[in-house]
Amino acid sequence: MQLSATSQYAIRILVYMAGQKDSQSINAAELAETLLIPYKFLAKIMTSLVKVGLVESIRGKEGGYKLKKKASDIMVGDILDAFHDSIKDEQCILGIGFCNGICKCALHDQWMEPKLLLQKMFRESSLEDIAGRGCKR
Amino acid sequence: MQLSATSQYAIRILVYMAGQKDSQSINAAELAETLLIPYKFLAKIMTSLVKVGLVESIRGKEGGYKLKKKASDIMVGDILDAFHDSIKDEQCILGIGFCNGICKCALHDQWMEPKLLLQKMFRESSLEDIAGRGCKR
DNA sequence: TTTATATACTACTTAAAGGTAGAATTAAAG
DNA sequence: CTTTAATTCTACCTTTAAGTAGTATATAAA
Repeated sequence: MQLSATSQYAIRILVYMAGQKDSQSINAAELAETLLIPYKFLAKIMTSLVKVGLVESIRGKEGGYKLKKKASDIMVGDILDAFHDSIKDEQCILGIGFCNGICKCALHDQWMEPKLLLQKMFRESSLEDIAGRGCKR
Repeated sequence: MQLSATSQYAIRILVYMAGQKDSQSINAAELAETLLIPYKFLAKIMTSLVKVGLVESIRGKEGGYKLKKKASDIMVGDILDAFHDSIKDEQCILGIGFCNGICKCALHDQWMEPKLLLQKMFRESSLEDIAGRGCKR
């Protein structure tokens, strides 16, 4: 009952990037060090983020990464989607009531409420919203 | 963002058992067949459920499994606990704001609401509540 | 044009979850 | 007391997520 490690890393990375001065690129080594994420693993995640269009990469000397959109335009939901870690709409929380694509289990109605709240939260929270606060861990 | 396969299987198993006539034991083979769960894997799960005290096993010929408590006294939360699949209270959904055991991230308040709803739902839903409905999958 | 420094790619390793096999154990019933 | 049908135990196999290593490729700057 949690997000995947990859998603969580990705969120932390992007939140950190959003907190940096605009127009300035950050390289993988710096990200890995400040966020305490294994360098090579981070590099892999960065490549995914580039492929999915959330991040732009500048190769070669003095290279690094930049957000491709404004921090206010990147939603947490976009990140989860990139790593196939969202809450699918058909999904039954208990895994018991998935009949013909429509959940009918006894907890269906109770599950709807938190599900919608979570989906809304993921969909409507931008990096900017999150980056505001301190607590980098 | 889902329960583990094991938890989901366990819930389906117990819900099915709760729907059976009381005082009558059901054996692993029957459970596996009707619930479409691999026999050996189911047997493993049953052993866990016995160890954790939710189910009683009757060994030898004519043996099988019985619920150890009334269906109305077994909560979904108990099952998730048994497989370490609950929503821990300290847990931050985004994995970014876990400072000194207390989440302070910008989504903290928004996460609280669905989290509490889920915890409440797991804590207060008994097998009986769930077993009522049809839809065995 | 060379060099240093970056990302990108391919492949491998490790750890954990999910799943399988077979033999040991138990107990009812003949 | 033997047979038989069931659970339980131990160990293994498979798949996927997580993490690592090495090399190729790109590019700014000297």
